[in-house]
Amino acid sequence: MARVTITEIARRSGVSKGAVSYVLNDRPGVSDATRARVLQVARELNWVPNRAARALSGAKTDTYGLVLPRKAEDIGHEPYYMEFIAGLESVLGERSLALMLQVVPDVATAAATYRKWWSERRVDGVVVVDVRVDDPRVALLQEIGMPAVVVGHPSLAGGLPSVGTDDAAAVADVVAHLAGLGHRAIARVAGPAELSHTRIRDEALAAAAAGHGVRARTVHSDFSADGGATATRALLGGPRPPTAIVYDNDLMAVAGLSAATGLGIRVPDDVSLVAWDDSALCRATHPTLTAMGHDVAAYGAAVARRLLGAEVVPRLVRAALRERASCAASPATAAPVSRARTSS
Amino acid sequence: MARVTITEIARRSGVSKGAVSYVLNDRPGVSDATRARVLQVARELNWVPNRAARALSGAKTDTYGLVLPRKAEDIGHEPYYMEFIAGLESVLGERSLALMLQVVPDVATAAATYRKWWSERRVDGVVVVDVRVDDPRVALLQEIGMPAVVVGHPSLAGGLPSVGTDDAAAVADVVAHLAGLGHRAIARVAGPAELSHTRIRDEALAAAAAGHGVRARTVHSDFSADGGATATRALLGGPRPPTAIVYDNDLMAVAGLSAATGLGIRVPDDVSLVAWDDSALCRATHPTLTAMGHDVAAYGAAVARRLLGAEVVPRLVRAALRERASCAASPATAAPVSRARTSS
DNA sequence: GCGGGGTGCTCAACCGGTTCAGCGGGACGC
DNA sequence: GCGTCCCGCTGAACCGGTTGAGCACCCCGC
Repeated sequence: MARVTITEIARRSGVSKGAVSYVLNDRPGVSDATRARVLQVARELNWVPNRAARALSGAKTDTYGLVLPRKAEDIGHEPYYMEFIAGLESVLGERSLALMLQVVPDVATAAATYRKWWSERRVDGVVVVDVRVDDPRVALLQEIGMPAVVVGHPSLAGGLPSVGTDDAAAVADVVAHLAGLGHRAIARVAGPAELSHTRIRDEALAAAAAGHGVRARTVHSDFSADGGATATRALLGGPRPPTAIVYDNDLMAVAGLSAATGLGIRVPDDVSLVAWDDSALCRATHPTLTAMGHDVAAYGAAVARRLLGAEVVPRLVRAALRERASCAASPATAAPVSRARTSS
Repeated sequence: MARVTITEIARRSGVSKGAVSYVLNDRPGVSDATRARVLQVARELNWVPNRAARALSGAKTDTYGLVLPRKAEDIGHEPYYMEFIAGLESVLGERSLALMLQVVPDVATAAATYRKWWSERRVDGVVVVDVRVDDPRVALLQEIGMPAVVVGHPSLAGGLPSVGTDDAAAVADVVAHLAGLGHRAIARVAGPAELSHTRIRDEALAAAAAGHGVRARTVHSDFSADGGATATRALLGGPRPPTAIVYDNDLMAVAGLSAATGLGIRVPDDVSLVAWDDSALCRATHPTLTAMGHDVAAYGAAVARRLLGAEVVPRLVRAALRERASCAASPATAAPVSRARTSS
């Protein structure tokens, strides 16, 4: 099991280290005969490059990084990340590129991690997720010249390459769908306000609602099941309850469904629900949840390709509404007078 | 932003490279005065070690690996992994150790990845999950002498360090609980039969059922929502349906609940349900799911500590049943009058 | 005054690659 | 026949650390 080095290959094939290096990196300057001989020897010896040595000489590390700026315990409950990572991996894995993962508590620590990774030459580039308003990471990455792909709208990327979802269009689609079903009072249980894409959706919701002459309200929450349930109970139990609720992720939507059912409010008869980031969860509930489907794994794959330098088209992925059983005509239009509730 | 090397530190503090290296690695052979001076200079210059150079000299890479032998698309739907990874990270992250992640289609590819990582000196050790019966990875790791921690029962680890859950005891607990509620026909929707821990649970179920004089049946599935729903429908629609169903993960349990409700079968009145790997999902459904709680994040943390050489106690984590609303007395026994849910 | 033993440091080799200047030699032009 | 050019390859430096051999110096004992 002794390690085989290019020096050994050079010795056995009777050429110099340099020549072997050229061959193994597919560079010109070596005759076909020599090239074949060296490759043959390398294969026989089962040679694999020593990454450390390569990296030391300034070459690539063939590793990309992902730093998740969230509390470790929150990460575990969010199906989104795992799907996203699986998508990244589907592209990186087949090229034998590794993914370096680190979970940190906040964006400042994330920035520090980028700085460290870059000065240590541990990764060739990073993926930036959960972009905040005025995110310090974007500025840092530009300053130190570290290759990166920002996951989000180009306007947030500050010139860095980006791949995003067209959240504004998706929100508009949802509002149009609900308005078409007769809903006139829509609520949205959103993610944290400091996330840029939450802001984008906030504004898009207000604009779309105005366009359809619909009343819309946004409540910011935290993507957690508890947060979703609490917000849902507050909305449905409060004054002028909405007839439709849109959630910013599916975990909150599932919890919201459960909360509504617990209050004796029927879905979709009394209130329509729309989830986001359609994961398996949405098909597991009863009734199944209509969701803004966003193929997260494919999205992750696109981000990975962009990271590797490919021109990904389109830059802005358009999500599509997947209709299931949690949406129906507004009870207001269906039954003008009474909203049948078993309890309230 | 020029890179700071130990050569530069040596020049500025008037000593040799070697002395600087000794200081920065906390080794003896340097006077306190010199040590302080070198450290001062290193701090001023904001020095960070070049991992590649360190690794090349045979030192640690400060990176650990996790290879997931599952299809990328399946990974995304399994909350378990994300929680587990978050747990690993909580320990690795605070020590500035990185986690290298790779998703591969099968255990053979996983083994090949280990071999590659080890010969490239890319990681200091790996975590082995989803152990199969006669898993080729265990043999390989021992052969090449790569540090590893096996996640599972010690009997599967073939001498490698391991951290596991006491699945047999947990299954026994669940059966005892259900038998106490009067259930006499229990079914289990299990994970794939080729997984070692599935086998362990299979046997424990048979043994515990025999001990309580209860009829038990195991149906193997695939951890997916669809698989859980299909198995549930088959069980409840078949001959002699069970009055209680135990699931090997929570995704299948959630889907099973939905399937039962869809068939007009009430939970827990007609059938009791028990989930496994209690994630947020179990609290989001209606009724909430009783689950075999297993603090996956803490478990991941324990695995990480073991990987770093700590003696983790206990080696076998005992899961506890978290009672919620999806279990009740068996309709068969409860029929008379009383639904005594707090039977001993 | 000299041998012996620490202490504190230097020096140079080494890890396994990459890269570049340069060199021998054959082909070619004139 | 000679100069020129390019091809194919060599040799050595280099990346940024780690490590062991060895050396100067001082203290100590006799």
